[in-house]
Amino acid sequence: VYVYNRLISVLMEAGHHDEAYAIYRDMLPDTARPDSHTYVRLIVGFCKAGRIKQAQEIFLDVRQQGCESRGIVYNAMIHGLGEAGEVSEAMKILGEMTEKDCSPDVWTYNSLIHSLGKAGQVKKALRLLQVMISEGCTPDVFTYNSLICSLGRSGRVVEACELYEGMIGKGCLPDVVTYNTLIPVLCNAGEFPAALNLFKFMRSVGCQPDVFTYSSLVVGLCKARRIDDA
RNA sequence: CUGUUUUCGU
Repeated sequence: VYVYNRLISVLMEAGHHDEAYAIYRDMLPDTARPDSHTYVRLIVGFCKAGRIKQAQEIFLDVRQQGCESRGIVYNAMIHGLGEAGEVSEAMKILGEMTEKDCSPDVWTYNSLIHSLGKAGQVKKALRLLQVMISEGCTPDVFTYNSLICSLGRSGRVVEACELYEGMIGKGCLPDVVTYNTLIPVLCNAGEFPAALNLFKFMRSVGCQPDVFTYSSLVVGLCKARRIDDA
């Protein structure tokens, strides 16, 4: 199986999707039964290539044959659908997971929250945050970053900041991505003192700014014609 | 390093 999977990975990455698929078709149930690695590679690869239908076909095999670590394969399919803008299809799979007692995990929810936000359905994304919490799944820094980003994009600056405070309150440490997400949001809202404060703050807590941090500040300040500050 | 999630303006 390992050799097959490695081969499929290489072919997929080189863009030889159909060859990879043929290899997958050659895998025999008793000698080299496809496992979660096989399925994830194929599904992710076909989704990235924009061939969602093909990915869904492979996903059908997982539904029928089953495999270990099904959850990861489900997550991969959910992510692929979400990226393709098929959020409602992705949500259906979430329902299917609970039915087939394959518990959604933090990756599942994070993917969906991200896709919903990207599709402009921030309200649903926030609702899903409540669902995940009520299901006993603890949101992590990915969850919060993603939601802060969606809130910021839709101009809900105050809520974005509140969620930032909220994550700290819940003991989830912001990372460089959190700051990189929030700083441009503040800049776009004209809140330069707050943006610069946040920049100072991240450094004071030992979070190293990276190229995204600096460029978002420079771009933000330039847009406001504060070239000297930039 | 055989696998899934967050920040990136055509």
